[in-house]
Amino acid sequence: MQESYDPAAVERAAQEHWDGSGTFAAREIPNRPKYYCLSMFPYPSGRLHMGHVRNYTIGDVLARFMRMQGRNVLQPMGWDAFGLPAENAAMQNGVPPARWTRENIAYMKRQLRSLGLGIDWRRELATCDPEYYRWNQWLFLRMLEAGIAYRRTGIVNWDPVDQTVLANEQVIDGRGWRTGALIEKREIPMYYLNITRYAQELLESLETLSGWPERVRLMQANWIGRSEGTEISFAYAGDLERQMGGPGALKVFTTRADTLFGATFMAIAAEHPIATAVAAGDPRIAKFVADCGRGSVMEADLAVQEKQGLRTGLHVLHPFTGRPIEVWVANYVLMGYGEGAVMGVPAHDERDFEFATRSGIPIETVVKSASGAYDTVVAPWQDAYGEHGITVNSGEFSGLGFQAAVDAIAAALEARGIGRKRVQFRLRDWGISRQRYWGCPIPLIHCASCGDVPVPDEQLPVLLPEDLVPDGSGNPLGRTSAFFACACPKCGGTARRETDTMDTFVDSSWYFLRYASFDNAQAMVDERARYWMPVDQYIGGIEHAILHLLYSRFWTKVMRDLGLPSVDEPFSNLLTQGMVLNHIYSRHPAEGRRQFFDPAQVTTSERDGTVRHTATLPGGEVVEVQYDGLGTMSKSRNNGVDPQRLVERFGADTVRLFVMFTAPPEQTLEWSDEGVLGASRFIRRLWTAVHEHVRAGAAAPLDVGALNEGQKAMRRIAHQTLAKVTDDIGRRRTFNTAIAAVMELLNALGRFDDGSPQGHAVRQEAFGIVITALSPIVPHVCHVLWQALGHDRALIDEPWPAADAAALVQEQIEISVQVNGKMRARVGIAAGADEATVRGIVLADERVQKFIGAASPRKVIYVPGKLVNVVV
RNA sequence: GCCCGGAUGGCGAAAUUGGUAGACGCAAGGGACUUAAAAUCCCUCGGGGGCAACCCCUUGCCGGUUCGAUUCCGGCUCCGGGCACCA
Repeated sequence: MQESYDPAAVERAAQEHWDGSGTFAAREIPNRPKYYCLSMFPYPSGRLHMGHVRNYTIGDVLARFMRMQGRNVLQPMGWDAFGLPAENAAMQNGVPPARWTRENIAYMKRQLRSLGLGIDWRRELATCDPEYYRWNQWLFLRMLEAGIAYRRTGIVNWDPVDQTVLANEQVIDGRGWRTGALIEKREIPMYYLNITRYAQELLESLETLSGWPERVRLMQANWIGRSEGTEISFAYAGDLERQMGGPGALKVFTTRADTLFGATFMAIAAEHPIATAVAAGDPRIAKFVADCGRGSVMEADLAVQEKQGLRTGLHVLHPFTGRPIEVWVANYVLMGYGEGAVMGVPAHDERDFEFATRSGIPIETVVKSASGAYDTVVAPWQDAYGEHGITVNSGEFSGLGFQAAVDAIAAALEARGIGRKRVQFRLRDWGISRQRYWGCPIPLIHCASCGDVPVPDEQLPVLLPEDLVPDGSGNPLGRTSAFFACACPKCGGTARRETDTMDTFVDSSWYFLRYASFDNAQAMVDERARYWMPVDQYIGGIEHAILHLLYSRFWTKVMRDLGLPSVDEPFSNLLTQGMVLNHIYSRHPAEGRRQFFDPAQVTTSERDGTVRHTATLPGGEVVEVQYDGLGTMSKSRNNGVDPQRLVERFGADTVRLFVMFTAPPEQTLEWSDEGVLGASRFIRRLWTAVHEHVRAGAAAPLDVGALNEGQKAMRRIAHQTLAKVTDDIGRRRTFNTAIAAVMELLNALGRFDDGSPQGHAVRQEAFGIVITALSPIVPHVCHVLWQALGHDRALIDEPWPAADAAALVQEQIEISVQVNGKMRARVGIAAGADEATVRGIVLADERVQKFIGAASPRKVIYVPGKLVNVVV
């Protein structure tokens, strides 16, 4: 037994025990309640970062806790191994993405193992392994058969210099990140998954996800964006009819059919067929449409750009009044949503109001508030009235409330066959085609005579060649005939293989099912998935609140509907962990790019009230740097903290303790080097305290009936702590307060200097509680200290103890006393005292009397066992 | 721009269902031990007033509900996450 704490030795011993006895190898055990604990698998970027450490520690704490609570736990790990960073690294270093990725996996796996996570490593998978991605391809073909996967065109960012499609991330201020060229939008053929078919179910079953944070459910609901509205067809006026070469109608979708009589313009997207037709004969419109075709496709960019529009001079007719309404081409109308056209009602829509005011379009009020407070005609200096109200100036539909007006107008439109009520979702179908190399090949073959032919199942997987090195211009698969040259499966003629690969969100949409069927070479998933699914606890970053989680929910449902062993919802409980932030320091040299500095290397000084930050350049020159606030740790900002160095210096337990203690899991965590020292100090103090206790000799059996007041009090604290930790970890997931409670218990044990045999027995029990309670968080040191306390069985195999209710009983309790809501006194009362007794004691108290004075109590509020408020 | 969060001492935070604001820890200051340093241990530690008992103020800002608000409601400010090809 070591007298001084040696983290490396302790962690080696504990990990050797767990590995040697196969502690974390999970098996399906029919009659034990299972607990599938899953952390979002990492992208193998090269090194573990603090966000990973936080994520996997949270998962490990829960997995170990639930295991001790008697659950049959599965905690697997894998690698989200396809993606853009591998191609970027390949371009920089000339190394194929496959090699870079596999080397990173090997290194990061060693790092993960050093953290002492209770993972069943037999189930490890990497999405770049053909044994994994073959099932992406297989299921894609099933989706194609089921009509869930289909082909159509989509718009991408096009770099005209590199002749390549760019990811949104690679577009900076509308320019290509490598070429600096102005980005264009380009329409190309792509494959889509029909997630909108599932929109209603995805929305409805959010309500069943009671184990998900409310905010994530809200975000998903808003993302799916169900709105009930009316589709209205506006017939072409004569001028538009001539332009389009015949009669027709402009279709719009609106949630405000009640404002139909206030429509004073129509706005169509630049990509709308009418805009295209008009542009052919009008250079101004053509230029405007072309301008809209520049820049990135990102919605955030589109939303902040100034609302612009041009009048076409062409009209549609109001369905009830027959009045001509002018059609405008506008950059703020999205072709991808609804019909790509909207009716403009400036009086009752903020955006339309802004556009109309600037463009000199008339504003006509057709809704007034029910109270009549807002019933004048809107003038340009006023604002749009967007609330629901009573219709006015709306012909036969005047004087109706919102719903009545919508119903009546929709019915009248429907009777004439020019409109109907329908539901519109904001959610769009999922485009999965990527014009990139390092991803899962889409299993299709293009044949000049047969068209798009699916790759037959027996030819799967379509193997991705692993020796290519991308160069930034186009997809290298498209230049590799060994990959794309193939025979058509139907006619046998010369054909070309699809060179697009799948979105990496596909890979991560079902990996949790594969962990349960990890060694099955014959099927994507098998019956074992029914045992383990759904995931009982999923843990990952809040940044995945919408896309990854929504795609996974969709994919799981598709697998269910295709008859595979799957579930309705993949994740019963979700914990969204906050980001790990660190300070950012940078400077702009006179020439070249902005430089970022490692916060650990920045010196901060203060003189005359001015704070200065300085850093030393590689050449030795000391320069002033600016503080840019807190931000996520990233390589590009040079503010990452390497977990590996901390583990080597302090041990994994210290790092785990720090990340769990510093902030509750859902909150952002600000990095602090000093905090790590504090965590290390606490573990050493625990080590010393346990060894001092053990040196005092073996403890007598605890006789709870024979304890004196001091011993009872000590025992009460120990059991209160146990109850609190059990609740904090098991229910509240506030690991920080669990740790704080154990710290208090250890402090109390330090003050408890009872040398009697029963005192020693109380201490033995309390140290056992300290070590057990901390063991999910700092498992190595607790494993070893548990042995030091004289136990033979490994702590991880012990059941989680229940707090002794008898030990928690308190005879005397303290009541807080307020006078007029202000804290004035504390009084001790017997635990069972009734309200009258408590009132008597409180009102008789001289401190209370002082504040009441001559006044008589008007009201006395009593919160049993807690507080009395005397109102005078 | 839209959707979703957050803001409490010098710092990270706690206060679980509307009921003692600042637990626990970090930093700082003082002391003990030591030849010395490190380590360790003890004390102080939101602001103001008072010899003291004790009193007043304080949870981003403004307003409201309540006997009582860090907690609920309305309106802001700033920071963070997401916005469909980063993962």
